[in-house]
Amino acid sequence: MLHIAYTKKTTFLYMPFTLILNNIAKHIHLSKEEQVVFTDLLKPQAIKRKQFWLSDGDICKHSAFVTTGCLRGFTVDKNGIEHVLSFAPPDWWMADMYSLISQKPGILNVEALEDTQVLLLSKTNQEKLYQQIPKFEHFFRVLVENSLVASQQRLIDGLSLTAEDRYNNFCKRYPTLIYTLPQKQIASYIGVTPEFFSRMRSRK
Amino acid sequence: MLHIAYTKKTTFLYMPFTLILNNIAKHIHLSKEEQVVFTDLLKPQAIKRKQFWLSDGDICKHSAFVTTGCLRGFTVDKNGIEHVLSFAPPDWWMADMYSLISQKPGILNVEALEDTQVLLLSKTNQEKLYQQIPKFEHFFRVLVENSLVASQQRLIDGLSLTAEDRYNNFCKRYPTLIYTLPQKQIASYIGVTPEFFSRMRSRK
DNA sequence: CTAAAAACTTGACCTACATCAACTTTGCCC
DNA sequence: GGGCAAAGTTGATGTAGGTCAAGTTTTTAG
Repeated sequence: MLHIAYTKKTTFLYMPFTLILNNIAKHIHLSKEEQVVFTDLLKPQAIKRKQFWLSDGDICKHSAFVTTGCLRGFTVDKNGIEHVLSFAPPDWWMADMYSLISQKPGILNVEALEDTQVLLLSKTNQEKLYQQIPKFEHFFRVLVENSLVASQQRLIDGLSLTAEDRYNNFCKRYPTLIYTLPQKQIASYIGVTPEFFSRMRSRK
Repeated sequence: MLHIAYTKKTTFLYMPFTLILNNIAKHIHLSKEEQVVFTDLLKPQAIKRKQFWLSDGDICKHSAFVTTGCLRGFTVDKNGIEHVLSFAPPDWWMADMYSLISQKPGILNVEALEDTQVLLLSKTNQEKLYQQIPKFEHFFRVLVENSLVASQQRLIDGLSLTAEDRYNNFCKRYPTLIYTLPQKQIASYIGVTPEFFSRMRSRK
């Protein structure tokens, strides 16, 4: 009995962790012991649809890895208009990087678009991980490098493409999200109003 | 004789390296031996005003750390219009991250705005560094994290601020660059035409 | 199953910024 | 130091995309 309970909680085959372990295995190799050390630092959390995981002004204490559902990160400007910075479907990470790094109040809101399950890695545990398994320093460097490339590409797209081209890019890059996301969220992500987005789609 | 030559090349006080060693010291501590290992992996290069360090389509093989002068990184869109992604005054790093990571042809052009001195760290040497002094993995992770935060903030600004507010932000963030940079480069960075930028400044 | 809320559409009008063109000023190089 | 290219200015006009408002459709939660 006891043994089964232990197994369930820590073996690397225990369902909630297979996604994140595969995600990591793309970049670094972990022994089974290291996998256990790692997964023991994670805390599962459920976030109901429309519930906020993080609000403007909060200090971000965790990174969240999405296993099911979908999160969106957005800011609100001085006119009350929302601007979507990122979506996090399963297999993606989400955090307010500015706040997580500086431990100062952030500007990001993170809301669940549907009932969502995440694995939380606290900043403290992340630092422990860097100490105990230095390979994770490499892993997160690569992760952040890829985010930077994507962010810069989006900057370039914003400066050099029309809304229509940006939409086409979005469709290519996130083919699955097009069907699950409300149009107004995609509109916000590519930087146009829902009205203009609607007109844009009806041309073609 | 021989001893003097050796000293000049490797001691950490040798002028060209003090800037980069201080830059690094902000995040990690290096012993004198480690400093020598590191600086021996760097290759100084001079880039004349208007000369290109990197062109659209090149594979980016190095990171460049600017010690004097200034670089600008930009892309060219299908209408031939240039869009400035970043400036690198002294104490800043420059690279085409996408190309550097993937070793595929990049999209960035990097040109010297004035006669510029850089220290080059090749991708190969950077990987050696990660092997030999794992602290560097930490250093570059932090560096990239900060770039990501800046890039995301610029994305948000582009979506939520007027050109005028973006200009004001630019002035606050890069007070020194305003006086050295041609207006059209700043215009391009904040995402407007030189004509509109000129009008914007004459109001006020 | 139903009522209410949220998402989407469509029309009329508006504005921040772009484009093109002609001119003036600046600054670099021989 | 003078000629010339690049940078900056200014005016007239064009347009991608925004705003506001009213209506229709879809989704959601009980």
